[in-house]
Amino acid sequence: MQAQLKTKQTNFYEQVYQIVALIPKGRVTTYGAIAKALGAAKSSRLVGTALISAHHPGVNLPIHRVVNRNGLLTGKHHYDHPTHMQDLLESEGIIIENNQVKDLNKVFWDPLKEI
DNA sequence: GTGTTGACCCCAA
DNA sequence: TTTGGGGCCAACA
Repeated sequence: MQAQLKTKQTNFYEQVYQIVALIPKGRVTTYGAIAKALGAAKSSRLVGTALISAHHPGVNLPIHRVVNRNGLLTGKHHYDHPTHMQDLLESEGIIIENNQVKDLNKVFWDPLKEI
């Protein structure tokens, strides 16, 4: 009776994609928040890794709305252009100051509150 | 199969 | 206050 205890692997990614897809426009969330929402706060790094997998075509997710704990755009370097992520966030009404989200407490979206 | 890295976070000095 | 180190799990070489 331990077959159902191994519910992980792709499930983790599915959860990450699900939460990221639920991020409303003009709001941002953090890797840690997503990890905690999944019950894996210690695996916050996996969230970032999952987003890299989200780059796969066919998976249209607003991953640009996900930033680190400090609101820093750590993943902008993974975009086609370093300014692409910032431009997308500013296009949604989010102000970026020095590669960092301004008023993070205001635009912060907590998945735990929604889920 | 082993070793290293990574879109991170938390704690201690 | 700032700086340094540890942990955690999965993908990549």
